[in-house]
Amino acid sequence: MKDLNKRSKIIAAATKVFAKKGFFTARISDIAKEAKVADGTIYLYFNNKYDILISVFEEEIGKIIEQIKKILATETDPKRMLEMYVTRHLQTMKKNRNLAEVIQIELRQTNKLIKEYRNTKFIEYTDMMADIVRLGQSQGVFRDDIEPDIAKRFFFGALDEVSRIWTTSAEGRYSVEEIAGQLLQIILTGISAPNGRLADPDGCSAT
Amino acid sequence: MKDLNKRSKIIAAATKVFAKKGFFTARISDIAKEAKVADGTIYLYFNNKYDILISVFEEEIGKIIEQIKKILATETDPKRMLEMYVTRHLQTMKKNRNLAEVIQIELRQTNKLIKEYRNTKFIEYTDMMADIVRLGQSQGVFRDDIEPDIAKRFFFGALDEVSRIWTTSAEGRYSVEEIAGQLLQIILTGISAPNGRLADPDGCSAT
DNA sequence: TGTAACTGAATGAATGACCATTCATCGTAT
DNA sequence: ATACGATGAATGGTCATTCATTCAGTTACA
Repeated sequence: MKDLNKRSKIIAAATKVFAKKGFFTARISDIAKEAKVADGTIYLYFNNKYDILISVFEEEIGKIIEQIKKILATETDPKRMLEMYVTRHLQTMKKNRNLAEVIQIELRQTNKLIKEYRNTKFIEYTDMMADIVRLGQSQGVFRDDIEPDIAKRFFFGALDEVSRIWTTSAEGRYSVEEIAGQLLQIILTGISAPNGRLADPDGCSAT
Repeated sequence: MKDLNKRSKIIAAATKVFAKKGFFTARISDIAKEAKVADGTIYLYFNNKYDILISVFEEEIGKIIEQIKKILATETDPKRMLEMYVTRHLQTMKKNRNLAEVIQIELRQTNKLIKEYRNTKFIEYTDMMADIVRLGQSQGVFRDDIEPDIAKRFFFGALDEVSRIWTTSAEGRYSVEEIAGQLLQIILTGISAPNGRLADPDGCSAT
């Protein structure tokens, strides 16, 4: 019985190994050992090493996206949506450090490695942020003079680099709430419309 | 005559090749060909492949740091300093795309590759931003409730990801001024002290 | 000045290590 | 007995690195 469970086990192992050693220095035999499986078994579930990496993206990041989408669907206030996005992202990265490492480091290389592969899942993820900004602008809550496509990069970059606090050992002391608070402080103050007619009543939704 | 110039030629070639193919898929023979030099010649100037990568960081990034340091030294107003840092960073990244690629992608892997190597030059670079924030806080220009060590990551991450606009083809249309303007808009509004000249527009003093 | 010996940079073919991938074989469930 | 997942040793290809050799310039001496 070709075990679907075994596939997940290999993906989990690969995530761990890629996180620790990086895609190129990771050996198939490392992944096999971590998954408690023979080297050859991996090729019953994946075509090659790249295929494993792509599967990590597709399946693991896919899960995160679905979760955030579900959460955002319960909310209509753009400021709140931003809060949720930021908080959830940080929570996930802190909790799942291995995945965080793989996203942060290997994701950026992927385009270079595998020309045919456009990481649509990932683009979808960052585009959600641009959409939130647009929504806020249409409601007059966010400044009009901000380009959503620049803002999404700005925010994602900030989130991504900040969450490296937890992967690069030293300053692990900060809590998700603390960091989310700081980011939202800056972001929300920075992009709120000067006299937003529909602005958050107390004008201060951070934290 | 052992040509110092040849060393630079190899570094320049390596920067280009690493940017295009990434450290691991780049072959020494690629670099040699790009530098118009024999494979073996490279080993007269560098110990090994890693050594080339580190040299790219040390020497090329080193130059950038020196330049920004020099520029910042002419200024005492923290807001202006932030403006200068941001603008200069973006200018450099747009101008020198290959180096930008190497920094953005390979830099993050370096720790994993070469355990002994701590990229002090780079830490120095991001710490400059933390120092600017601290300076601003001591002058009462920036909010006190912002952690400089979180802010530096926030800003660097944002800058880094935003400048990928120029390396990942698609949206190369944006100008440095345009993007710097957007970032500074958000950053300065976001971190200014409630009653500074660029005070929080809706008078919100959170926390 | 001509030439013979010397120096060390440059070359690139050859070496050897490493590792992704394959496949003949094994074990187990039905 | 048959089918099929699992195994892991063997294979083959890909480079990083080495090093015997070439080559250009410099010195020494007549």
